[in-house]
Amino acid sequence: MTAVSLTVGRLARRFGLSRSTLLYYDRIGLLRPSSRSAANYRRYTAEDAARLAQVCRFRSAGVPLADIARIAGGRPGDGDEVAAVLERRLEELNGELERLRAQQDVIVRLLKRRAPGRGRRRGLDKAQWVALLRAAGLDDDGMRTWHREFERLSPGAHQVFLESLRLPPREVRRIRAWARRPGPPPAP
Amino acid sequence: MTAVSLTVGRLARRFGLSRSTLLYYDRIGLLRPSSRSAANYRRYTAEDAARLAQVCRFRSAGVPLADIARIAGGRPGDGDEVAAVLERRLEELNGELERLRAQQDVIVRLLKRRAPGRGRRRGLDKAQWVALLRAAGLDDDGMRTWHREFERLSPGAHQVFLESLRLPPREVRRIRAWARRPGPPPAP
DNA sequence: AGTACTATGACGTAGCGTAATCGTAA
DNA sequence: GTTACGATTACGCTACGTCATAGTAC
Repeated sequence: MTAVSLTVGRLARRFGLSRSTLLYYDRIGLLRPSSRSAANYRRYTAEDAARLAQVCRFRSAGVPLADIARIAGGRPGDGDEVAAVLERRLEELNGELERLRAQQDVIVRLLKRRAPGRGRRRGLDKAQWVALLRAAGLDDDGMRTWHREFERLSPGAHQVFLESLRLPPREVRRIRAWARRPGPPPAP
Repeated sequence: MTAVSLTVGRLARRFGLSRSTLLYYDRIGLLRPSSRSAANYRRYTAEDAARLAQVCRFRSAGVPLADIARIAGGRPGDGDEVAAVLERRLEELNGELERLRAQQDVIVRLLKRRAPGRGRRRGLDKAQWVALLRAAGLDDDGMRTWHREFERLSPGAHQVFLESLRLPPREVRRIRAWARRPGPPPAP
């Protein structure tokens, strides 16, 4: 076991990060080098690199550095906290995705208002969809199940999808309300 | 025409904003009150309020304040710049959405590694969908046309739709790339 | 006279990037 | 001796939120 030790620049390049990122991680205590050289250079060991790998994994999931600091490299007993943090981030992501999709909707509407009647687009409309699904044997219950799933999974996308069928806003609202209404999903 | 004029707090409440937001907009020059009272209070006129309404519309689309400052309330001749900003934001949104979905993938994989084989969900899967559509007479060209339209019209909804079929992320990406690839849509 | 407003200013947020000015290694 | 690294410090970014302190309206 030779004492492999890396300087900041090397470690940064190895992980595709910038030097200042590692300096920052050092400052906030997320990743401190195990030791310093005689000239006060940071020396990162293989263990440091392993920890950094973990950090990068979580960071690529968008977990805030403060949370990563708590869950990375801790004792192996705290798997629950890791899962909790990940699930929390997952919920947050759903919220962010919905907000961004709402922004998409706003932009599309604004652009439509400025360039009216410009698009002559193909695409299936509601009648075609329904015809397709009915011909394929999907009944009312099946369609309601699909709308419920879509609405539960991602209300914003459901909205966009319905609009893509060129339904009037009232109809869109009606369908979404219908999909949200409680009631037992049809038994198979 | 009575000289209607609002103070910061009133204007803020009227638009569902916070007072400090308006103070900030004043500081950066985005929305300056037309005048001040004798006691140096900000006095917002109806025109100011109209400008704020525009600002809010663009902000709800996620347009950065610096861009809003350039395009809001300008002479009506610069409709092109408005459209350009909105389209740029639209592209940015697609990028952000993709990043967030990638983060979702990472989290799902991390969680799966920790708690394997736990979920069992209902809903139509890809095979069922394809069977449905084929039985209804939709051929390969028709399906590609549909994916292309869906992708062009609303990438977010397309993504969510594909995910609702429980496709693995790679497959989702493959299909979306395929839908984005140029090429003549099949002639009818 | 009390309280609900208003003013300005400074500082904080997340996650680094970008100098500026040094010392060190090969 | 050059230049490619290293060190530290400080300031910048977005779009505000949060005090702190002081004046004003009702």
